[in-house]
Amino acid sequence: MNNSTTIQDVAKEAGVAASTASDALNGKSHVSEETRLKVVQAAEKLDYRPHPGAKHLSSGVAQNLGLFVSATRKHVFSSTGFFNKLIKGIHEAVEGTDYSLSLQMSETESGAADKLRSLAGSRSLGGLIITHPTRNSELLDILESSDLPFIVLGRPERDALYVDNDNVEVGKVATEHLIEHGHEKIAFLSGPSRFTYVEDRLNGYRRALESNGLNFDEDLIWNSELVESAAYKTVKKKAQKKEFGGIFVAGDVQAVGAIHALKDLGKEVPNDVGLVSVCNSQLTMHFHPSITAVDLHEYWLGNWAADRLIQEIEGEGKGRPKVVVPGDLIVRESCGCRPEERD
Amino acid sequence: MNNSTTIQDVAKEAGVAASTASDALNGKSHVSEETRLKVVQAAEKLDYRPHPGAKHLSSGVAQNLGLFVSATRKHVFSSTGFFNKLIKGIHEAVEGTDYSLSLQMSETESGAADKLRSLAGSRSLGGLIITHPTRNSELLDILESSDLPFIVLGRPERDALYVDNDNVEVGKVATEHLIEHGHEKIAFLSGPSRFTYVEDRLNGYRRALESNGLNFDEDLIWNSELVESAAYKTVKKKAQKKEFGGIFVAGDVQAVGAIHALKDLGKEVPNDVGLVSVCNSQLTMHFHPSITAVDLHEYWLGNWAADRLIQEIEGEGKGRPKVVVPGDLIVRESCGCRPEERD
DNA sequence: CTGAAAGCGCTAACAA
DNA sequence: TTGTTAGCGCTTTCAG
Repeated sequence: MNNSTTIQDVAKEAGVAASTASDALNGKSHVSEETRLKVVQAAEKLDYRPHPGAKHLSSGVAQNLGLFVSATRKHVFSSTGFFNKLIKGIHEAVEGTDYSLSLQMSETESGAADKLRSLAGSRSLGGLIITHPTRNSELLDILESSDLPFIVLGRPERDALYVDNDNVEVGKVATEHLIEHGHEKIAFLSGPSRFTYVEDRLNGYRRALESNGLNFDEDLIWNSELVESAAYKTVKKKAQKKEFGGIFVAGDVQAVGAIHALKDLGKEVPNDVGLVSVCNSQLTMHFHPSITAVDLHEYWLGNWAADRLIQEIEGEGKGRPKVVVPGDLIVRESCGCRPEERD
Repeated sequence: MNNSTTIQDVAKEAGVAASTASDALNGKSHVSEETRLKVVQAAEKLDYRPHPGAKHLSSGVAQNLGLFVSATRKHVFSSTGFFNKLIKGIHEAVEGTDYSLSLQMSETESGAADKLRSLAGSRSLGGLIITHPTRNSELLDILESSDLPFIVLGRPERDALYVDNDNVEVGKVATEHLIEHGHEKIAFLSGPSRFTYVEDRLNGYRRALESNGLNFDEDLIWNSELVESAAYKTVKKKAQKKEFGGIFVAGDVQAVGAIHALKDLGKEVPNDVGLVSVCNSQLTMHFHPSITAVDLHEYWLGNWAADRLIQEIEGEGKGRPKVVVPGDLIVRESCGCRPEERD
């Protein structure tokens, strides 16, 4: 059980030198096909698995990817499902490679920078996936001035490797669905402008209105922090001043606050107001009414990010393409499409 | 930024040999206090951080803990919050140590054993926290026959290091609360018997009834898988055959199914039936009605488990105490205590 | 109590 | 294309 076959054993079995065995197993191009085959077979026969520590020490790269959760994104992870799906996606990309996935979090905003600095200097990570640190560029500054390969989850404002949804599309899809329901006055409850996706979704919202010949009304654009209570307060305040038939809410937790606020204002969702939100989470599924939302495909976000990061680490950087994950609409009750279902 | 001070540098700075510096930093007892101090100061001055790979290679133990999520516990993690709180607790225990935390999952039941075997032989883990693998002892067999230190989250049926709630207490607290509401006929919607906590909570339920002079009625003990749809079906079927005023539900996701089933049977929670569940999750918070539940203190489960595991790895095993995390009742609407609140 | 030397398993640089 | 040699940075003998 205690696998301790070394590359020496493999080399001996294959009748080659250790370094050759190493090169063969690591896909170096100068090894003959014949030799590679011998080595690979020997390795399989002996159930060889490279010692991660030794590999790390001699090659200088740790067989370990980090997922960094910055404090500013904390709410997302306390929310329902996003985190799990993301991790699942990352995990399945990592599975089968020699890498493992480790979690790195920081509770406080100021702690995030320190943590990142520490991580960059700790040599314990081969690469890092970082949940997008909003417009605060300090975190990315730190990463860029280190030699730790990284990929951003979410669109950063600078030139860096990242994976994100097409959030313009997200905004467009959500808004168009509301338009299809016949709503002409559609509010947008958005998040703090430090998130780049807020801007994108607003653009999508705007574009949907325009291409349907509807007016864009500044007074229907509301912002709140991404927690239920903030959304509740904002909607309670704004909604009584304006007429509207639909509302596009930027996040699932906010949607809950919005629905409660509307209810307290005497407006029922979906009968009086149609609502579409973002993130196909447990919360949107189980809330009453269940919430129609644009799926963020967190699994793929994570999966692609990890894949791309490993390419980067292994020097297969394909000209830094910005991969984009599209969003789909999950239709439930809150938009007014259909009654509650039960299994 | 690229921290590459080695222990040699530290030794030089402190005016001692590398091996002495190593011993000093690792708390070996034979180093004089004076020397240790010099070394520690030198290390701090130079911002020394041991190279994880080197440490791993030479000492044989990886600076990396694994959290293993077995397929049979998957539902728990797709549920709301348990996972996050657990990880947070583990993470904070690991923070400040030289260990990192990596996630290990398996999607399929059969895959779990393979994965674990592979993990045990991979030398990539210094220790493992495993979410309790129910009565299926195969997984623990694998671990025990390996030399990988591990701790179980949840009570296993064998003698092994573990951390768990006192689930008898959990059952007792929940049931007693229902009794305080004046209910005399209390159903228990439980989970599959392969989970040891099911048995424990049943015992707690029973004990609460007994100590209050209430009858135990076998027909009020129901079981379903830990998913919403299964709970729905079970309650729908069982609840129409029996009279009862309260129900204790073993899991938050089941509670949702139960409430829907009761509703479809014309019974409103909490007006017609008082309900108490387990796990202080987002779901219990946000569901309507919000669900009174026994807190499982997942944070502490994780935190203690990691702490204890590290002790084990470092050979400070304190006679294998079974640590137990107590549960508290979080009172919300479903039990009938109080009306909905809003911030 | 401290130091010198060897070696963990791997890969990198060089020779052949 | 392959093999030889020398470390990577740490801990671990084993002398002193």
